Amino acid sequence: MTPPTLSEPHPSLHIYNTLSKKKEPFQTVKKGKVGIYLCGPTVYDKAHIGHMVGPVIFDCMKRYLVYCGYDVSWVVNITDVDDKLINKANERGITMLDVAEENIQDYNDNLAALGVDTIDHFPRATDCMDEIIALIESLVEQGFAYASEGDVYFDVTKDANYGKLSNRSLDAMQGEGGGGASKKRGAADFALWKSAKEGEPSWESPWGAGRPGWHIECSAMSRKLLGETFDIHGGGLDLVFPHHENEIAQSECCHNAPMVTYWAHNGLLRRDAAAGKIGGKSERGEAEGVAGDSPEAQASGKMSRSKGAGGLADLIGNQGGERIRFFLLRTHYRSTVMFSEPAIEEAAVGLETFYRLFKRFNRISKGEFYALTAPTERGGGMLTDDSIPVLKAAGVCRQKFLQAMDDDFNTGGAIAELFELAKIANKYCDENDLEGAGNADVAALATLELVMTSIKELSNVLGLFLEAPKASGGDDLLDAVMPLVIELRTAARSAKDFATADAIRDQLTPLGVAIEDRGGQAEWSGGGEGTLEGVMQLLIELRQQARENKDFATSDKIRDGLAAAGVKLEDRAGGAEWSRS
RNA sequence: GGCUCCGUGGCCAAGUGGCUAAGGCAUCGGAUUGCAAAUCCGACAUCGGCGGUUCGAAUCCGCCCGGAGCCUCCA
Repeated sequence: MTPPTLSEPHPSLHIYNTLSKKKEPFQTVKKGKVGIYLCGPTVYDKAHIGHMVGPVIFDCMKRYLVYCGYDVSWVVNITDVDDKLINKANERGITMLDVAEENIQDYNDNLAALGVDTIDHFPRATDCMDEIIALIESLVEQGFAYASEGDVYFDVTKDANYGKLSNRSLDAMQGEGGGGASKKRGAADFALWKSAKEGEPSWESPWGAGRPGWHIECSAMSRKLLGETFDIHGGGLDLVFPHHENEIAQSECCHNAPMVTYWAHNGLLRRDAAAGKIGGKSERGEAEGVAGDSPEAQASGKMSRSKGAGGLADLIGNQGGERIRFFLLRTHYRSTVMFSEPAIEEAAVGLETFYRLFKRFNRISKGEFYALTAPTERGGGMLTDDSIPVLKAAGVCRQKFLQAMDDDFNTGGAIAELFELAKIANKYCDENDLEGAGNADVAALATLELVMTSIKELSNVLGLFLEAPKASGGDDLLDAVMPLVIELRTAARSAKDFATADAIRDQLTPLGVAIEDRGGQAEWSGGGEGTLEGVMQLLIELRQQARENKDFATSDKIRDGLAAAGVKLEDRAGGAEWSRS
């Protein structure tokens, strides 16, 4: 086998390679270019959160590599022909293509919600049949594969390196088993082409009508889009064997060249084991046979459809894509992540620190954090002015952030530096009284902006804080009404009517709305289902109270303010009713 | 049985041979606030156990205990 000559290593970036089990300096096949292939979904059903680990971390990898100056091409394949798709189509009485379309749509929606938008190519197996058949033909011609009763199998004994990725010896293989066993020369041989059964979708080939085996599509599509040897091949840790082992075998035997320089595998998600434990293999077999979908069987274990993992769309609806992304990036991508919704919520508390800082910056600068123009290149964001202590400190954080990312994309360590930067920025605001008298200090404002720009630069590399989250989860009427509530409270405070001011705040708390007093004004955050109704009742109550006190100025202010927000009030015998006007 | 991996404070989680073991959540003090919230300051771990290598180990080696993944479809 003749490996290509690789580029000079990157001065600092290292990537862990499953093949060598070591972190290696990063070198590319073509100077300045990176080809990445990630094994994507088999689209027989809706995605669950486990399907997003790979896309999110590889999205970060691509962003970071681009930031480091590489021209990156990222491919995620779609497996749209497979037993599971065929079964699903038969169950539902629709075509395999329909099943695929539906789930591809779902997959794309999920990616978009999580901010994964850097994928360059989405090849589908059914669109690459010519390439797949050509690759199989070549393997047959070269003697690595053989046809047998309409099937084609790869002969693993012809590949001296078979097992090198997963570190297995041939005699340790149990083989795929199943119906094809009798057609194979050896138990460990795997199918490249399967002859069509009655009623199955099929394609014409030199071996008759049939469809490709699972592994061959990745070899064919990666060659088509990235070449015979490319840089990074990713996927879940569970794909190492047999999928990637077989891909290497096919591609390297066919091309007599390495398939990939770096094999990068992400860890798997596990359901939180709070309700009990499910043990090793023997127990697992029983659990599936006897316990089935019992609560205990669902309580822990790896994420999979059979354990009831689904509902990613719902999860995104509940939590929001950025919180999920942040949750996933807190842990190193090769680790196992214990997943539960409370765990996401806990992580999200930290996210609020940043959102509050951004609002603070907006108040101070009269600008908008999300509109800051941050450097998009690693060399462009240096904070070189060591004479200003904040900038020096921020520069150190930035350096540590890059060090973490250089060390096999250590996003968890990188996020720690983001928190440090937030602390530095807040402290600078405090010490210079930037929300008070210091607001006139033009130089201080400029310095703050530099620190914030650094935060934007680095967080964007992680795909975080790309755009502003909605204040109230998207309830426009709540957004329109809340300023009136704030105004009433501010008026009460300046009149030293703390009873009213506190009553307003205390009643908002159970509605999920938090009030933070800042200088002359106040900020509010939170809100969700039921919040609007509660806020409206609060306003009606306040107005009633004002009328009882003959404080008609306030009661009129409430009615007029609501009218301006698009709400009509009607006084009835038992109280007031509100409606959208 | 074979092959991998993991075990760091109450919880989550970086760090894998050498300054005082990152960061987040929670908790407890303090500053600040009309009171809060937020923010800032401070407190809070010797790294599953035992043994070994080393001037020096959470970090390397051995054994033990506990947990996970793959070997069958799986991101």
